[in-house]
Amino acid sequence: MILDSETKATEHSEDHGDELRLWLRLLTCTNLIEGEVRRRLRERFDVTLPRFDLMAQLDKAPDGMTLSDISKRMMVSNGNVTGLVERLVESGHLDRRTSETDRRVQVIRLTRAGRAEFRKMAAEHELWIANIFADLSAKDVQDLMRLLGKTKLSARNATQQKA
Amino acid sequence: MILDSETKATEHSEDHGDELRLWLRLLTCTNLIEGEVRRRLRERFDVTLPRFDLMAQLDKAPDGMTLSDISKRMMVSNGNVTGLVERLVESGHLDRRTSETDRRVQVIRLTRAGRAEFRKMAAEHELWIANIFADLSAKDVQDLMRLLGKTKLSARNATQQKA
DNA sequence: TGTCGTTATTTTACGCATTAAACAATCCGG
DNA sequence: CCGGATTGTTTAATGCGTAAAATAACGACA
Repeated sequence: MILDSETKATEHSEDHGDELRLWLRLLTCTNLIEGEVRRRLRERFDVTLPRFDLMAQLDKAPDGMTLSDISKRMMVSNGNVTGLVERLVESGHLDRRTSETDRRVQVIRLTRAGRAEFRKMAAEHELWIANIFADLSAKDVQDLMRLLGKTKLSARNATQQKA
Repeated sequence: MILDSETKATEHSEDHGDELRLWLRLLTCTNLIEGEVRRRLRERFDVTLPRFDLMAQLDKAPDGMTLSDISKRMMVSNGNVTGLVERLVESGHLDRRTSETDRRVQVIRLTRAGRAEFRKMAAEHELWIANIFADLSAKDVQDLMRLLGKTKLSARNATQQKA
């Protein structure tokens, strides 16, 4: 990214306010919805969002997952998952056992009760989300999906600095 | 919200997958960008996002703000702000004094050094954001603003249960 | 076989976030 | 002016998140 002084001068005077405002609005939207989802999960099921997310991952993996699998999928650190799983084992939602073929590995599964509880939560959760987006037309939803897809690509592009 | 059994049956069989996918994409986008901003703030300026946000509020208030003002603006709890301010006073970015007219009230201001530091960070931050959204056309940005505005209203509508 | 590098997990030290309770100062009505 | 409600802030207990160091088990190779 080398610019001569003239180009640089132009760049310096460019206005990026629109992008900044877009980012703030995106953040506001997400925080508004996420806050509401957290509140309802807590109120209705006495569960936190991270626990719900963890159970969602495990619900898709009938044979269980290792702690590493989980932390990759959830895009959080290993140490974080250790604690989350600990508390969910404690509450009877998860089952944890050492792999029979590799004693380093812990295999985590939903218990029967944990799975039933999750399915109940997930069903309501889907309705909450539909309700939150209720004022958007089908076309709005479609357009947003497309534009956010484009945004994701743009962000990834700007993020992953190629060597 | 009272439905007869026929309507209810219909509602039950409705598909809300599109809204759910939209929500997940919105979340992914925001987390991607927010993570990158956090990473760069830390890397370039050794500062966290909450501290940056707090300084941004104070930069707009030359006469300072009370702790309550700050927590309302940032939409976080009072106790949270107490700790944040504590650390930023410690690092010399903020100045904190008891109001002369009401001894309950703490007035928080940016120090001269804190303001200079913030302005430097904010200028770079704006460029990062512009860069992250670089692959979107002006029209894309405009459309996203509009659709997210609509989303915000819809969410608020679904959130604030009117008595 | 023993040791060296890798992989899986836990631990440690910290920061940010919440709610609820405690504390302190002000305000206001009798 | 005094006592109770209100307002502003802090504290306590807890959970989620990180990075970095420690621990443990595996695998491979001389």
